[in-house]
Amino acid sequence: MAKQPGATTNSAPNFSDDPMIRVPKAAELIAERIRRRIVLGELKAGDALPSESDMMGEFSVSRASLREAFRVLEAESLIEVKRGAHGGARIKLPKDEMAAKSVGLLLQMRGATLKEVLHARLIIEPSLARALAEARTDEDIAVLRQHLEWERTHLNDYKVFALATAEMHRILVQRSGNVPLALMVGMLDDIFRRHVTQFVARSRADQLELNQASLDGHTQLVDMIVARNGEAAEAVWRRHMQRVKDVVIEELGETTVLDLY
Amino acid sequence: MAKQPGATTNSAPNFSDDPMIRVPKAAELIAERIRRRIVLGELKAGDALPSESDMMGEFSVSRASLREAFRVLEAESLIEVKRGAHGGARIKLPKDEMAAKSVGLLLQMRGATLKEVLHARLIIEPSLARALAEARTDEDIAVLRQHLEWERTHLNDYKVFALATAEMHRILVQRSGNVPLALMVGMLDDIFRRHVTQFVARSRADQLELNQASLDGHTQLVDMIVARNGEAAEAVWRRHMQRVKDVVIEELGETTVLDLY
DNA sequence: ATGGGCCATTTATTATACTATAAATCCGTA
DNA sequence: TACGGATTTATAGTATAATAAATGGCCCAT
Repeated sequence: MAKQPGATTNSAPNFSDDPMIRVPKAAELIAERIRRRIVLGELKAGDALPSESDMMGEFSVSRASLREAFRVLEAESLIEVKRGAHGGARIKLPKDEMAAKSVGLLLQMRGATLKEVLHARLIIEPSLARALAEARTDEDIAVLRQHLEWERTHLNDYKVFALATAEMHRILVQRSGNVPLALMVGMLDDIFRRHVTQFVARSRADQLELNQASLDGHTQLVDMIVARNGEAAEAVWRRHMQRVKDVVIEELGETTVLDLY
Repeated sequence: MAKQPGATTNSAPNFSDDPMIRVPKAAELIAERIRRRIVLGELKAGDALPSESDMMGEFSVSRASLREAFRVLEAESLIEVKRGAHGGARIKLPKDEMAAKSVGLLLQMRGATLKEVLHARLIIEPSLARALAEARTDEDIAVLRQHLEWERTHLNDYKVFALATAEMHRILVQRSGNVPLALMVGMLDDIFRRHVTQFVARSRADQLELNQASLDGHTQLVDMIVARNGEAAEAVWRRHMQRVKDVVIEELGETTVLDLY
């Protein structure tokens, strides 16, 4: 039987991979048990974990092992630990930025480009615009209109308007109702933002013009959503995002994703 | 000035967030420095880090702090630590599964449903089919054809065919050339697979029929890619994935994503 | 050659001590 | 009584040392 085609993910050399049995370390086991209690809802955000000495007894491990477990959960953004009286470990609800960090790391190591990140959003978001247009509620409309108003009143303030633009995308993605996709776009946005803010945040000479174009695009989208015209909403939004992408690429080139560190 | 609309990501209570200054812990600083050296390429996959005692000297920290840093990097899947002679920490190139784990955790906590995960792929993949069709090389064709052949010869072996099906999606996504999107789909696939394998992996009565339908879909896609017909490739693939989604949903219902743990 | 046993290396885990931090409390003064 | 500052105290942060366990290499006897 021939080897199945395309079996290698990439051309990386085959370092002794995972097949071997792994002896779980104490810290991992502890982290796993605590994590389980969190995702199962036994521990809710804001809850305090027992003190280190208590947990040492509960898990029958040394303080060192317990603290190693804490570092792991902290890295996963599942807990945060403060010191001082009434300090200790508290459950925290992890935010998108966390996942975005892992993904960004992976993308950077794979040499993904900024262009690709923008293109990914360009692929995803128009579909969400369509979905929202086809399933919108009156509340969606209200929120979108209110947001447009906000953008209109800050057309000149390029910093506020930049925020508003990002917020528009967020509203769209969030209200389209698909949690995984919303997370994906959120991560891509986070990566994009972390990348560009490392570079100049200056305003362009034609900033007002650009802002006006953005506002137009947003307005057209809302119109199509109001009209429940999914097809048109998708088209409008794709055109809009293509323009945005072109501007950004023109500005920053097609360098590799480099933001973290 | 009115509060900007839709500012809250979700209705979570506002626990004392990040605004406070954070005293970085020794372990975090160490992890950061090592991570930096990895992403900057100073340390390549397979390289061995110095022994713990050496690094204690290099960073001027205690063994405990150093080991906490190791646990963090281990959790990020950037290193792996073996003990014994010639053991120690070695750089490892992180795999998709890592990011998938964080994302899956987040999705589970947000109550995302299996249906949504499938729908996300349904949104993304057809666009990739189109992109590949429009930019395919002869090598792409060769790989795809070879894969189809493989599927054809294993139509009856439902376990192998299931693998082949997943592989088909992977080839498509990988060859479409967008690293971030490939990663996204890869993660969704990983989450999907981890979820379903917790349930029955039994074969259905009409398995052969289903397999044949899948193979037909795949064949049609490859035909359209060969013809460089992006429009049709996208349509074919959307229809195919919609069918797959329907079958899975019918089988498993619309329960929440629950896979980890 | 092959297998067994010893040894050096290196992480895993534990134990203990000391330090740093921050909340809570107490107390004196206005 | 109200305020502000010193003190107490619970808690995590770091350091050090000692022991356990795993791993790989080496030598030797068969």
